[in-house]
Amino acid sequence: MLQEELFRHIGKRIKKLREEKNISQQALAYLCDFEKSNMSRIESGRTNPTIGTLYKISLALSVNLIELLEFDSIQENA
Amino acid sequence: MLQEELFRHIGKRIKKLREEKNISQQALAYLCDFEKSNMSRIESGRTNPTIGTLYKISLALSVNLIELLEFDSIQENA
DNA sequence: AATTTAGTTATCAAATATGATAACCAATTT
DNA sequence: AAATTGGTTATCATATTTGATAACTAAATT
Repeated sequence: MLQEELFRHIGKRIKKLREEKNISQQALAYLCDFEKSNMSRIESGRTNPTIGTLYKISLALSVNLIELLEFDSIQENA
Repeated sequence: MLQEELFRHIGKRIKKLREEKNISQQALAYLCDFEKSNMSRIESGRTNPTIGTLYKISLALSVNLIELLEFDSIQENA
C-alpha cells in the first residue's frame, strides 16, 4: 500500500468515526484546537499527519488511537 | 497521556520489535531509507513522527502499522 | 433573498520533521 | 592498539506539517 493510500484511508476512517458521533468537521477541529481547514486536509488525505495530530483527534473523538488506523488489510506482510 | 509519553512509548515499541528481529538500529534505518540519526531520534522519543514515517518502519519490520502503537493503556477513554 | 452552517481550497508564515553530515562514546574484534 | 560496529547527540539545510486567514460553493434556515 502506498503512503498516499494510507493517508486517504485514515482520513476516511476519521470521517466515519466523526459522523458516527454526529460532530461537524469544524466542531471536531475546534475540539482538537486546530483549524477546520487543517481538519479538511487530513480527512481528504492531502497531508501526512504526525502521530501527535492523530492522537489529538483520537482524544477528541474519545476513541483509542489504534481505531483511527483500523481498516481492512492495512498490510499483508505481518 | 501526554504526547511526549506517546512518542516515548512508540520509540520503545519500535526498539523492542527491532531487537526481536535482531536488526541493528542502523540496519533498520537503512531498510527505511533514512539516517541512523533519525532512527535514534525516533526510538528515543525525541520527535513527533509522521504516520508516513511510522508506516515505513512497519514495512521494514514486516509488522502491521498498528503493532507499533500497541502498548498498555494507550488511552482509557475509549 | 439574506443568513448561517458545513466543507473545500488556496496562500503565506511559523514550527517542526527529516536529510545529511560529523563528532563522540562504548563495546567488540582483529 | 587500531579498526569496526552500534548508538547518541548536535548542527544545519530542506521539506512539509500546521496555524492563520480568506474566498468560495452548496445546502439549510429564517
